[in-house]
Amino acid sequence: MVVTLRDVARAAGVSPATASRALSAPDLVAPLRREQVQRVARELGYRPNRAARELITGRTGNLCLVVPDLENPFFAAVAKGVQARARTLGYAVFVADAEEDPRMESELVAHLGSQVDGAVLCSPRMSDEDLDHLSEEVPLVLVNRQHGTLPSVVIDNADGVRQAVTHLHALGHRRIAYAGGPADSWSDGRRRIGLQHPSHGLRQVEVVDLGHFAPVFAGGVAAADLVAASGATAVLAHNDLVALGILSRLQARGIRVPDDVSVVGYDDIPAATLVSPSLTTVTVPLARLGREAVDLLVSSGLGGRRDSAAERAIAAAVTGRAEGASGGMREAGETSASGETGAPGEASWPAETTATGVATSSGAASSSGETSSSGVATSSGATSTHHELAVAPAAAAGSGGPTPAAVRLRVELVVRASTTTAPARPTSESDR
Amino acid sequence: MVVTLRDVARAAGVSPATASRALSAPDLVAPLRREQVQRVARELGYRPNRAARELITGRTGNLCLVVPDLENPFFAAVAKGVQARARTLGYAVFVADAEEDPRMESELVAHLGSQVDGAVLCSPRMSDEDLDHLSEEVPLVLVNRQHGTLPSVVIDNADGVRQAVTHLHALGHRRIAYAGGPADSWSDGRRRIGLQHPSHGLRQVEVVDLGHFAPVFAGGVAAADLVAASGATAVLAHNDLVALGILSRLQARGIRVPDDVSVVGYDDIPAATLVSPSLTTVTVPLARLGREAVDLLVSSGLGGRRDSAAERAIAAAVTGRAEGASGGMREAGETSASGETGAPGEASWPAETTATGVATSSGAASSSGETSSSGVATSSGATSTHHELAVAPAAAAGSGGPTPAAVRLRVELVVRASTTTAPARPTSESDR
DNA sequence: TTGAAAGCGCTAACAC
DNA sequence: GTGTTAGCGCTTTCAA
Repeated sequence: MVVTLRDVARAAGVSPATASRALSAPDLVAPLRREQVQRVARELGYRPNRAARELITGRTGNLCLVVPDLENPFFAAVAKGVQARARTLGYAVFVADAEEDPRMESELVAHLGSQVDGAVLCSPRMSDEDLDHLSEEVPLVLVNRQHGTLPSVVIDNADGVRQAVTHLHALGHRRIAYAGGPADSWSDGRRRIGLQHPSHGLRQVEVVDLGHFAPVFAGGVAAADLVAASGATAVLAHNDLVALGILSRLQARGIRVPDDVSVVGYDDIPAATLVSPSLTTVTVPLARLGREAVDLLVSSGLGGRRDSAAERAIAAAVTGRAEGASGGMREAGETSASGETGAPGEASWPAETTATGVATSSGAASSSGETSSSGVATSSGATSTHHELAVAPAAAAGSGGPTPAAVRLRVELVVRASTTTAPARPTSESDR
Repeated sequence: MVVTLRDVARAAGVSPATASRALSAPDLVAPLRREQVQRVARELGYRPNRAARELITGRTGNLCLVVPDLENPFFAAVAKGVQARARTLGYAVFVADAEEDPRMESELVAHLGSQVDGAVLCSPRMSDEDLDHLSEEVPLVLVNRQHGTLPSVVIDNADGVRQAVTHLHALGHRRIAYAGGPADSWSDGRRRIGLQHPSHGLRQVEVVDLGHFAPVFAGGVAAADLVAASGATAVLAHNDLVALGILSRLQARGIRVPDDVSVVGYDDIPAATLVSPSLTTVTVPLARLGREAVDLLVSSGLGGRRDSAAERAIAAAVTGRAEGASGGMREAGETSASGETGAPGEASWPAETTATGVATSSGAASSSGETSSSGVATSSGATSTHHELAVAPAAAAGSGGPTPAAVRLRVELVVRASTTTAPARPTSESDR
């Protein structure tokens, strides 16, 4: 019924070993036999049995991705990025939804870990201990969180906040409310730090901490009333969903946005442009987060014993990468369905990254053998405060070298209709 | 390093065979030895090797889900439902994003099919032929599409359209535009049929077919101008994303919604309530689509040779189901992140379904061995036109019987702010 | 009820 | 370069 390698070998008049090599390591077989075997395999409709292969090689060819909530546009976008990149590298990916439950995160990783070569944990809320524990079971890459020497892909949280505050400051706002995310959210912690260390002469800006809110629409609705009561003329939300909730509630109460209160979000999810006024927010290269995570995972040596031909091809594809967001991060007016301008076709990767969407790949101290870290030279003179990574600022070429264990992606404020000049007040002219 | 079954057997003083049985088929081992083995296994931290098991049993314990676009809230919600149900049944699920490409759908299924026990195809756009072909490789369940005797979970497309049109008619609208989905969308075809066969005395309603549009925001933007030019006082969109696009463009052009034009969507994605005016739409039990799909897949005999204890437990869990949406389909004001009120805890399933969110499970002719089909008695006197399934209307109890091969879920119009009475025109009083 | 033995399909040493 | 051999870890006949 099912065609096995033996069948192919027999039909081709070679030994199973040769048949195996002809298909898995073609270089080791004489051209004639090789093609003979491959042809026979094709004709017979041979499909290798992955279980058998996995049993002996120890590699599964699978990855897994754990997210807190698939329905959250942020994670959906990251998942897309992970998907796309994994597929081009020949990996299938298990996706698991942890339902915002840190314990379920651990369980899922523990359960799936045994059948994957590596796992991407997106915005994990689990404890550092669980992270440590799990990292011994399966290669891990963290997205939107850092811990110890675990490889991770993060965004420049502090800089995003800085840009938002700078923007609001320029508009004359002097009292800004912050509607934070969950208390156990790593990124929220980072953003708070960014808030406490504003650059330049922004000391005049007073930040009102509204507390922690669920990172969803309802959380924003709850925050809105505190915004109104705070006397702030602008509010920075933990993410777009919260900002949307604030927007909605504020408008329902007759408070005009942006005339009375300016609102800034974070992430730039598709819905940010669907509402009116459209949301000023910090654009995050969501799909890119996912792609980088996969690259990091794959390049930091996955499970298994040996580097087969396929694996070498993968390694080459990864190391040789120099992705640039072709055509910008996200086109204005783009809907949720058209997605990121990912790069399924490897041909279309520009060697040089564009100004928009450039990643600041910084080599961090890695616990693994590789001590010499390489990265990409930072372009565009961002004077952002880089608090989050104790990185060696060394920069090198973008190809050939070992992939850094930590990647931080740049973010960028996009100004839309939800922010405008601060409402006229007695206190003006206190600039600079 | 890694604990194998042999190790457990040795440590427990039994043969590998007994150790295997003690863990996989406890009934076959004397209680004393059984617990002895289980204890030792626990102490040693034994983790069964799934590849080895799969190699011999032929079962993987995995499912896969293919969707056109993970970032589309519709599919994200379905994915969540699939996730949740699969997990309670002990399955891990590969999720693949086909990027709206029918060919990629086929490829993904073909590729993943070899390493799963079954696949859920959500709104597949691939050809019937591909469907037939793939169904021979791996057990398939279709969501939002039907073909031949393949098991499927669909919604009552025609009835949703009927409800929408009835609603608009009651509001005095007599000329209604329809902004359709992709030409190769199965559900769009169904909805068009529903449009052509309006029930009752709605013959007075004139439907203007605007054509086919991409099922995303941009598609709606494109459709909006046609709406304006059509002279229609209301428009029904293929889905919410399209409706949102229409809304946006209409407003940008100064056409008031709902005062000048009423807009109705389909699906009730979270974003439907984020915009203003909030969207009148047809609520679809999204997560439930996913859950039912998994149940159907699992109950219709997956790959493998034998029904192990675990499999029997799964079968029991599935057959005994009688899900009801606890507390309604979706609470007003709910955000995208809180998700559906799924049922991870099996304890909380009411035996009787509530009026809201009841499924119309109809037994369809199945090609597999089971000829006697059973379903759930239809409650609530919906006089909808059931064109889409040539079903035997027989209904029976909701537990114990074989699961029907096709499930159709009820949909329900939710009226929000985007629809109102038709603008005053000379022609009135032409009702009924 | 338990154990011995035989593979599931494939790859990787090791010889030739 | 190619074949032979020996398993990977587990389940499952078949005897006992």
